[in-house]
Amino acid sequence: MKKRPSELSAAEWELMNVVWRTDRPVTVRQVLEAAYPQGEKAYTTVQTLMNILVDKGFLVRRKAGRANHYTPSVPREDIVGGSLSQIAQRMFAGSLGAMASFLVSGSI
Amino acid sequence: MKKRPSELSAAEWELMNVVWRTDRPVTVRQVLEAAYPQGEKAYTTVQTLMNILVDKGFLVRRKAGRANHYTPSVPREDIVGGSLSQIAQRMFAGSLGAMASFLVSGSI
DNA sequence: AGATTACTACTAGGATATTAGTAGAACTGG
DNA sequence: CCAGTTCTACTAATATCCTAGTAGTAATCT
Repeated sequence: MKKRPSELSAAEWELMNVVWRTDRPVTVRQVLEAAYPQGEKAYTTVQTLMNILVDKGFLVRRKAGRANHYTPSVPREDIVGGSLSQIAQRMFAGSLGAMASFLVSGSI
Repeated sequence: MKKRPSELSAAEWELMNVVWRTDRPVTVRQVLEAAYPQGEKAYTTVQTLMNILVDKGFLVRRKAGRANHYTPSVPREDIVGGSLSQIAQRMFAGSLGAMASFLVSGSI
């Protein structure tokens, strides 16, 4: 239960997206099946990631019967906003406007 | 000289920004002084990162006299575009439009 | 009850990131 | 020429990421 730093990795985004989308406490099993319906990841892999997300403060875990239920502790918009701010910092010297312009400019 | 995978970390962005901005072959010393004028990082730290950027294919290194000169091997717009695409993948199911909308919506 | 199933907690190992130290070569000032 | 400087190459340590295995425990099935 160490305090880990606080950004979402690619794999963590994938899980968090499921949790936010579900909008109701979810189990590891549910997230696994929603995110990797073809069994692309092991149950324990998802479990480990969910626990890391709890450590990082993005999820709250609550015992519900024998299983654990997880709920987001921060709304998606806040995380998206914070992440985009950091990315704009790196790529556009902090300018969100410049980033938006780039996106609509058709350079991609 | 191993082949490393191909995304820019936060520290690497900082250095690449200097290199792109300079628009002329640069030395480790020049990047160090431009990026960390207060000596926030060691010379060898920047050197190591520049070498990693060469390994990753983002920079080209050429001996120039006794020192090495580094030049970008990919235009900044390409890297920015590719990175933003990946980020949109994670956050907005791949929709660049959704990402742009979020940026201009004032949610940040 | 004994076997199977479904969880959890704990542990692990390889890859990447970040920071920096050390040794050695080569140039530069007296 | 020797001392100091400046650069390179190499090495290293710590942290994080990503993936998954194993052991234990609780419920369920026959």
